[in-house]
Amino acid sequence: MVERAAPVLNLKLAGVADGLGVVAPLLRRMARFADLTAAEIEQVRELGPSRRRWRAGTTLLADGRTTGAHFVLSGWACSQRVLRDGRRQIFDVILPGEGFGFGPIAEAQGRQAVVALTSVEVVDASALLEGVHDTSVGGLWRATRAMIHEEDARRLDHMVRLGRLTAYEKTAHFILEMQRRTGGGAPNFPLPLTQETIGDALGISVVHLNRVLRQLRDENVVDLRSGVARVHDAKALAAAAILAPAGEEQNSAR
Amino acid sequence: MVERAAPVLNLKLAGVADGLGVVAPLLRRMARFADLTAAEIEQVRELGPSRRRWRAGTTLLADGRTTGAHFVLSGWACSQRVLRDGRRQIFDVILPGEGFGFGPIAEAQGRQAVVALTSVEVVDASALLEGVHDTSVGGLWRATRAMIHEEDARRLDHMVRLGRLTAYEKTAHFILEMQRRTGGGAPNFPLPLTQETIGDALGISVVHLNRVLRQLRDENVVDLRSGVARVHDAKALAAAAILAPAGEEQNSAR
DNA sequence: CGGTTATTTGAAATACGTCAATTCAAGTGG
DNA sequence: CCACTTGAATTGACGTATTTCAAATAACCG
Repeated sequence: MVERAAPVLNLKLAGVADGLGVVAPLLRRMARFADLTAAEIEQVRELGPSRRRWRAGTTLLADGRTTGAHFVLSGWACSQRVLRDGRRQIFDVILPGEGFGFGPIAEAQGRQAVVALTSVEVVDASALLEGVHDTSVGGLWRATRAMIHEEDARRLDHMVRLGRLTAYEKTAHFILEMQRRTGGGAPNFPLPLTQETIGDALGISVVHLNRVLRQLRDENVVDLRSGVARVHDAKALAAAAILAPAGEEQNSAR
Repeated sequence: MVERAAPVLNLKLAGVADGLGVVAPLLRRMARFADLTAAEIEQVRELGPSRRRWRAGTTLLADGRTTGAHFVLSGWACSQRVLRDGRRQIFDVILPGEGFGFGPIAEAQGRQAVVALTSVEVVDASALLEGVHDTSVGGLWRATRAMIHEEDARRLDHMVRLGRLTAYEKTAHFILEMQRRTGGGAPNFPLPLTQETIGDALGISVVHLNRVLRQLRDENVVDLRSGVARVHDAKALAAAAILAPAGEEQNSAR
């Protein structure tokens, strides 16, 4: 599996080397949901130096212990459960700038684990978010809330995907979702996930996923190779996905 | 489908006819999570008279509108999404005494609808829960929180079920979950759901579900008939379910 | 480079879905 | 109480999506 390089940072802001620019993915994502005051930005920046690095495969948040709110600064992780016989279900992928361990799911512990998929850098944000509970005026709070809601909407999509889409549709929808979440919706974007990982997220076998990917490639819709996705036919991809991924416009049912 | 009679109420408390005993399923469920003060019980009772009845098939909570917190006093409902081509995914079933429209999912609106599966009686509890936000001492608040968490844990189970269990395992797990949620874990319990409904919850076709049910019946594990489930071999059922349903012993939480 | 982990492919087995009838249960109006 | 209607449960036959097994490349990692 490819160890993705950290995303290129937009470092007009970073002057000092350590603990400043590293927080950029997080700030960028928060800014999509709410305007932060200068003071809040500073608060977030101060998290940077306390970040901690974990290697791929590490369990960041395990069974019983509630570790509190965290943000991923670089690298990819996922929340998952593994059955006794080895079957695995991935609940959600966690991208740079996204968080885990807060919100609703946090306390439903013992039923999910958070695992690093690549090498990751993580900061503990529980102290940061402690103060802003329900004051509800702060941009930090609004941004966090929005992120939780989006995660939640994604989970609903995920259930529909798991239960009612075909493998082909699942795959298309997943790629579309990742395109949105990796930033812009650019035709090319990083997707440093193993086919086995994607399969475990979508509830299909690696072998079959591989065949679906080959089909999508043959049809010149999208090409997944060495950690990068290249969308050649966005329209066909969206059509195959059936659902519009959470976090954008959308039409919905009943 | 059989229109289930309202569950037999334990009416040592109800003296007056209207709006008192009707709230019993709700109180009973809350009591499982937290002790309520007399005043709180009274508050809940006062909801009774304002209950509203809806016929099977009605949409209780639709698209964009956030209707606020509600509790089901009698009858069964479900949260779901319907795709344009008619495919349906049920996210969760809602039993008497359970609620909807609060918690995390509430605001992820436009992505799910709540629909009555049988005739249901519903009360709006947003006013009731308005006051107790984060005061965090009240039993009402603790009970509500616990119900939200259990719902959340269930959703994780549901994802595993949809993605990684076989139809046989899905069915066994679902019945086991319903046995727990309908109250005690008694071998016989009401399950007023159409096979089509169960199929749409589990992500399998009606026809196939029917065959699985017949197999379970032939194996003398569990018998679903006319709205009632009879568990004959609890051990075999649990074994087939693979997962232990949320909300009980387990290794678990915090 | 040599060992390990991911991706790919073929062939065969199955689980599950679709189609189409039939039976069964419950409710309605006469 | 009996046609009659309607929706749900069942069943058979058949097609297909997806899994499993096994083996060959290909890509990566130190």
